[in-house]
Amino acid sequence: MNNDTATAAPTLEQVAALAGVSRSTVSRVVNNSTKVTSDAALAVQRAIESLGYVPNRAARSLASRRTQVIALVVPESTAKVFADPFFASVVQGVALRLAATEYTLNMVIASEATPEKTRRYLLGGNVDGALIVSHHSGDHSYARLGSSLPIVFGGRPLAAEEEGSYFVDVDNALSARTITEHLIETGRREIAIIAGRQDMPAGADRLSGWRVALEAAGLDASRIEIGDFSPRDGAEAMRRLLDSGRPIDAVFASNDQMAAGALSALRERGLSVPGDVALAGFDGDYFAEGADPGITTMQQPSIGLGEKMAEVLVRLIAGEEVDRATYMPTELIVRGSTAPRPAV
Amino acid sequence: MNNDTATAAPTLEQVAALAGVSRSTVSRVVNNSTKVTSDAALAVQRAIESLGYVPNRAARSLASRRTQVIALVVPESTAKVFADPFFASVVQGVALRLAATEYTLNMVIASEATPEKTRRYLLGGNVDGALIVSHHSGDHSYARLGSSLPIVFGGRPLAAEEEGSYFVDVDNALSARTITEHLIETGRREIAIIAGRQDMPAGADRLSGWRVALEAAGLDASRIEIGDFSPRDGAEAMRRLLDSGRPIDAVFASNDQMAAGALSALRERGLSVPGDVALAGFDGDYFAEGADPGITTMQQPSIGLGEKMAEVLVRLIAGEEVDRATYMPTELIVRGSTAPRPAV
DNA sequence: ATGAAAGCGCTAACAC
DNA sequence: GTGTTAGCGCTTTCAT
Repeated sequence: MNNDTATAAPTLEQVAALAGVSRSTVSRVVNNSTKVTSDAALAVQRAIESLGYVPNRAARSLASRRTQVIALVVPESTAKVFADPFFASVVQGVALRLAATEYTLNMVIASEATPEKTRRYLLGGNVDGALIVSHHSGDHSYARLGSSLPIVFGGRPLAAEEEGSYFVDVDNALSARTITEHLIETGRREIAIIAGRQDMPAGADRLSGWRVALEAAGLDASRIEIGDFSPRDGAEAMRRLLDSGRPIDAVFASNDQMAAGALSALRERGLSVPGDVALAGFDGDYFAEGADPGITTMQQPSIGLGEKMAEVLVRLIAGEEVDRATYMPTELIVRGSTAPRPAV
Repeated sequence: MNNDTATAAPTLEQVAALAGVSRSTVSRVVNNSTKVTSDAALAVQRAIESLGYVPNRAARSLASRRTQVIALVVPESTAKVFADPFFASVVQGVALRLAATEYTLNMVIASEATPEKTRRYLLGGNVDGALIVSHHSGDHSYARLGSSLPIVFGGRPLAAEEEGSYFVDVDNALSARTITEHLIETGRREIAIIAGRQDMPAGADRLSGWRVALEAAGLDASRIEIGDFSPRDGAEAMRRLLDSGRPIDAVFASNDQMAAGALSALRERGLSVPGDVALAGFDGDYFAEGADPGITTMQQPSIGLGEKMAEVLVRLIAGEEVDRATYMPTELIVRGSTAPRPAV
C-alpha cells in the first residue's frame, strides 16, 4: 500500500552520482548540449532512466531565467463565449502545437476589471511569451507589452497605431468578397449583408469585402444591418432587413451563427432558402454544417490559426525573424443554401 | 521609445530595502502571514505598490516546494473533439474558477502514444494537482496517480476498481429516466433510444435510465441503437431504427449532437418532428437550441461542472475532507421537439 | 514580531 | 569534454 514507487522526485545530483559524473554533465545531457562524450551521455541516460528522473521546472527556470511557459490570455468577456466553436478550435490548435514543444500552456482568464493584474503577471517574469485570443479580436490593448515580452495576437489589430503587433489572421475582406461573388455568380442581384460589429476588424473587413464585390458588379450595396455575431442578433437583423420592404434575394451573414439565426427568421416569414433567398455565412462551423439546408460558408482554418499562432510565438521567442502579419487561407464551402434557383 | 517603464522585474530584496525591513518580513506580508506589525505591513505594501513587484513563481515554488500550478489534462483523442460545446464549457468553468485563486492553469494535451511522458510530468513535481477531462470519461487510467498527487476527474469512473478516484458528474441514469418519463407523459408509447458508447459511463447510464423509465411504465424497451455521440452517428442510428420497420413515435438520443443528426435523418425520410416522432437529446448545447424545432433536452451545468472540479481539487490540495463523488443537478428543457401531438 | 542564514534544484561561466 | 563555483529569488527554521 505504502509502496514507495513514486515518492520523492529524484534530483539531478542523484543522477550525477549514479552515472559517476558531475552535475554539469548531467545538465548538459538533459539540455542535449553539444559537448559531451557519448560514453558519459549514455551513462547519464541510463541513470535518468533507472531513476525516472524528471527535471524540476522551477529550479530550471530560476537558474536559466527562462520559464518554458507560454500564456494564452483570454479576456473574460470572451471566456463567456468560450463555447464559440471557432474560438474553441483556435485554442485547440494552440494546445496541439505547443504539445510538440518544450513549452507549457498557461491559460489565463484576464478580468477586464483588473487589467493590471494580468499585465503584471505577464511582465513578472512568469512566462516566456503570450498569445492573446479575444473575441473582440481587434483589441490589442496588450500590444504595448509587446516591447517587453513576445506576444502574438489572434486577429489583426483594429487601430493603425498598434500595427507593430504580431498577429495571425485570415484575409477577411478578400474572403467576404469571394463569397459575395459566389452569390452573384449563382444569379442573385439583391444582396443584403448582416454585418458584424464594426469596431472589430472581422466585422469591418467582411463588410468592405461584400461592398467591393457588389460595386464591381454594379449592384446596389446599401442593404446593410449590423449584428453582434450571435444567432439571436442574426435573426433580428434579418427581420429588420425584411421589414425594410426592399426586395432581397440573397443575404451574406458575417458569421455562421448569425446565418443560422437569419435562417430561422426567414422561415418564420415563410420564405424558403434557397428558393426565395440565398444565404451565406462565414467561419465554417457546425452552425453552417448542421443547418437545414446546409449553409454555404467561408471556412476558416481555425485549428490551423491556433497552431500558427503558437508557431509564430515560439519562433519569436527563439529570436527568429518572423513576419508581423501571417495570413491563413480560407475555403469556400458551397452548400444547399446558395443553390441556384430554377430559371424563371 | 526605449522607455524603461517595464524593465527588469523588481525583486523581493528591493522591496525590503525600500520598505526598510528584512526580506523575511516582505515574504511574510506577501504570503499574508499572521505575525507582522501593521506598520511594517503597510510600509511593505507601499513599497510593493510603487515598485510594481510581482513574486517570481519559480523562486517561490523552488523554495516552498509548492508549484501553484494545476494541470488540466486532456487526452489527445479528446482534444480532437475540443469543439464539443459541452467539453469547451467545462474547460471554461475550470479556468474561471481557478482565476479566482492563486493557482495557474496548465493545459496538457496527453498523447495516448506516450502516456509515460504525461505521467512523469505530473509526478515530476511540476504541478500541485491535476484535473482530467476526457471524452471517454470513464477512463480513469490516471487514477493510480491519485495516491501520489491530488486528482479530480470529470465524469464517474467506469470500472469499479477505480472507485477510489474523486470525480464530479451529473446523475446520468436519473436524468435519462426523467427525460424519458417526459416523453411518456406527453403521450408517446413507442420510444426508441440512440444510446452512446457503452464503454463510457455516460453512454451506459443514460441507456439504463431510459430502460428503467420504460419498464416502470410497462413499455417496450428494445428499440436500441448505439452511436458515438456525433451528429453523423446520430443520423445513421436513426436510419437503422427506421429501417427496422418497427413503429416509433419518439426517440431519446443520448446527446444533442446525435439528436441533431437524428432530426436530419427523420426529415430525410419525410417524417415530421414532433408530428410523427418526438425527439429528445441530452447536454443542453446549441445543437439542441439551434435546431428547428428546438430539441427538448437535459441540460447539464457544463460550466458549473468545470468550476466544481476546480473547487474540489483546490480543497483536496488544501488537505480538506471532500466527498469522492460530487453530483451536479441537471435541468429538463422542454422545446418544440416533444410538443404533444394533436389528439387523434 | 523580526532578522540572519541556509538552502530549494538547477544552469552557467569559468577553469582545467 | 568535464568539474568547480556561484548564484537565480524566494521561503523557512532558528535565534533574538
